[in-house]
Amino acid sequence: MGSADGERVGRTAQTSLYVSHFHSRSSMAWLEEAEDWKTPGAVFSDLNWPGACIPSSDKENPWVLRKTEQPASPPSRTPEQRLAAPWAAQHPLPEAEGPVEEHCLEQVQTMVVEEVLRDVNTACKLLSIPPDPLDWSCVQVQKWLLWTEHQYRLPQTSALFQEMCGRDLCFLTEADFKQRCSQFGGTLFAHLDIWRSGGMFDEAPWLDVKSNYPNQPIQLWQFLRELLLKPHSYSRCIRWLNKDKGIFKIEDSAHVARLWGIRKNRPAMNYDKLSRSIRQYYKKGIIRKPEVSGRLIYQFVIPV
DNA sequence: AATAAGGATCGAA
DNA sequence: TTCGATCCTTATT
Repeated sequence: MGSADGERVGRTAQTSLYVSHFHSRSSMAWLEEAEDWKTPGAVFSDLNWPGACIPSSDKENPWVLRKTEQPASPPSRTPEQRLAAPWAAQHPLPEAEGPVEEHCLEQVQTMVVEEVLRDVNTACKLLSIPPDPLDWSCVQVQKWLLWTEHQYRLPQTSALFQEMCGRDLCFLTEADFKQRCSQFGGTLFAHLDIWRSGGMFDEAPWLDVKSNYPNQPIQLWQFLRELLLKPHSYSRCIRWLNKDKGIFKIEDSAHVARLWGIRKNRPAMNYDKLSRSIRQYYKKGIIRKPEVSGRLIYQFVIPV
């Protein structure tokens, strides 16, 4: 398919970040050191953070337990599909010094990915932000920035991303990040990249993130997937009939077409034209009509 | 009238 | 060249 340079760059940046993260085990250390972390806003009190909302729990916190370090948690807790991340399988570590066995490398990457994803999860709970950066509000973007700055000892850059919601942030390229905050922009971009890819582990196999990058214009099938993955917002106009098989139904063709037109800045878009584009996918093997078909019902083709 | 399928043409990247 | 966007004809429901 498309050979996106930005994609490869992003993946590489991810990998190197995973490794650096792996080497600095206690990424939550700065929080653990904060004694009054359970007091809402205490940890971030020095940040003048208006939206600081740290969930206080009477029970033990998962990341506090991590302090005892996971007893060699076997990868059995994660299904094999989680390890089938294409970027993890395809890209060797350029930073890896010395000859390392490939299967060993895979194991390391697996552990690193699991570790990072756990941290992302706990960060979500702690910051009260959704896992998908596309869903972030302006305030949540600021939360994430402050969090990342603290966690990785980056200089304060949040002011450079004022007034930006998650979608805005995701549409920035790596160059944009570097332009805004020089040498740390790339790091920040890579961290965002990790969050952006986090969602894939819960998705069906045909929901490939590899084309989920903002650099190139979004494609129709990606857009449809986006809507489908946000049922809270769009289930009234498009929804799954069978998520496992990738079968979905457009409930409000005019509305979906309007959304597509807005996204592509094509005010004259309608379902007639949108559906023509969908039909183009038949030949490409991206979308098809399911066996038990019907009006406004389509199916994502599961890639081999 | 709304949808489905697909040909033809054109433009942007 | 690819990925639609636009327009159009024919057929189905």
